[in-house]
Amino acid sequence: MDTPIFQDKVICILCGFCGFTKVSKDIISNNIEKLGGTTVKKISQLPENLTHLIVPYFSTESKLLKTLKISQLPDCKIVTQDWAIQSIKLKTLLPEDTFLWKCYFQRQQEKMAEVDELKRKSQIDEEYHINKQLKLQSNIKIEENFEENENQIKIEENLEIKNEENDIKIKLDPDIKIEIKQEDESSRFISDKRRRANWKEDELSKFKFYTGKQSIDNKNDHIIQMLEELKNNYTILKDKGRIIGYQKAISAIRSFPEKITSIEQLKGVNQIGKQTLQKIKEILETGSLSRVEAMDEHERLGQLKLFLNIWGVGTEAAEKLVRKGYKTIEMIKANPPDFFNENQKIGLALYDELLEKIPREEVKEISEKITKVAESLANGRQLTAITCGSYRRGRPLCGDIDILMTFEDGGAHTGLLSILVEELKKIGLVTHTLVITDEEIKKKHENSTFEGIAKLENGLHRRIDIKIYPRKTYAWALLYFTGSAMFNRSMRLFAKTKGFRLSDEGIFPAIRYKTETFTCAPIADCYTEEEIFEFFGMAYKAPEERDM
DNA sequence: TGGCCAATACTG
DNA sequence: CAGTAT
DNA sequence: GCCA
Repeated sequence: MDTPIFQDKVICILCGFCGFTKVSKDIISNNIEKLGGTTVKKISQLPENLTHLIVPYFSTESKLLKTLKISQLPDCKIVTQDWAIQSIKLKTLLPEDTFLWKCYFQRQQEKMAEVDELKRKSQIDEEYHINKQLKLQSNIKIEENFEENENQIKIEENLEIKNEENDIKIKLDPDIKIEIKQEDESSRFISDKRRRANWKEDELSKFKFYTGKQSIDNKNDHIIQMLEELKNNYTILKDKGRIIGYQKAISAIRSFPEKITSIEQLKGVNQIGKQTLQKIKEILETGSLSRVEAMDEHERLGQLKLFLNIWGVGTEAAEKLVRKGYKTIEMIKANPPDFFNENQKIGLALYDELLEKIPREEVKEISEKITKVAESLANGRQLTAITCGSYRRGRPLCGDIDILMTFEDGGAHTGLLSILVEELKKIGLVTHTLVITDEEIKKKHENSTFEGIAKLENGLHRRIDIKIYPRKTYAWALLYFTGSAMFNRSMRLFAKTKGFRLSDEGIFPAIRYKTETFTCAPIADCYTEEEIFEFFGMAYKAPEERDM
């Protein structure tokens, strides 16, 4: 057994918000227990002898109180996850004072206030440089495990990276400091410059699959359709691996430039292995796939497929329906099961309409109407609204309408979404609400989401999402909601191989500890998609090029 | 043989 | 909390 | 199902 450095410590870890995940929490928990500590399982009942509360870096006090469902923070050390991570790493119980959440929080607040102030003063073209500056600063911060000193942000100075020795003061005991530095420099924390240089090298090899050059006159449509079918079947069977496998094979074939007449042509193509090759051979020779046919004979599968198309019905509910003996949508409509919730009832009622693809023109019309209403509610502030999803990627037909909004002034948007939805309902454009986030609780610096149904006077019911993000994370959200799913996956996977985690709110360094991963504070302030691509060291890809 | 994107929010 | 969705 |  390792040194029980956490002996007599009773520690509660809060997770699930502000970028600190349950996975990370579990890892830390396990390690603490391994090192002799006790962790609190139920946050609803904090024990009397609680010694430490571990909270995410960016927690606000109200968020903590809400999570704990208490009115006052407990009387114990409140620290960020770094305290535990570093202690575990160094097998030494580190002093709490350098990791106190309150200090971190205060520094953060001060910095934010300063940035806000600067932004207000600066012109738009200057803003770009400020962001650059902050980007460099945040990278240094990460390299030093957030041990930044109280130095002011020196915006007026040049863009040179700050001298680490002068500006960064490690507050830990000297021995420990050396250890941290050694470990970090040798493995995880390379400078942003070097990191980006590295990224550039294999940029193309990673992304050549998603160049978006799909043939317009789908020469190999029959093969693709067959494989799609197979993929759908595995979706129902919840075989995540095969779903991805087939999806990649489909992408590969879609971007294959020639008409496939012999499998010889496909030999050596990435993502098309032996088995897929065999299947394509069968399609070429017989025009069909015995695997698909065999699967189709299980009427169960067909029914599941049918039911899964009801909005709000997933694999579990679909299974249940089959077990109850439903065969068709009509049967369900005639006699709905008692376990259906409100959303599933809406999904059922609008089953056929929601399956219809939406012509581009209609997406545009609905988006414009909504944007106009939103602008009228913006009190003169500059509102940006972009319709994302397949529409932005240039598809002639779209599955749903995905509108992303932000205030250019960087201010809060609290309450706008619910008012907007109210208004849209009043004019009859929005007919149903499926989900809407509770903005009262979330306060500012967060994002709000509406999921619902919209309809033009003479049109069909359409699935629509409206999201409002703070300006700070807008570009990341834009990238994410523009997709495609495959493009996002490849980009995130790419980030992952570089020791990062990419999400709709930014890019975060992910520190590895043994085989597991911890997520740190975000780096890189990107205000446009171009900046994100630049950060990745990639050539900018237009939305149309991300379509697959 | 294991991993294949991640995080969050809502419903009931 | 499980299930579903984005 | 594919890949490392």
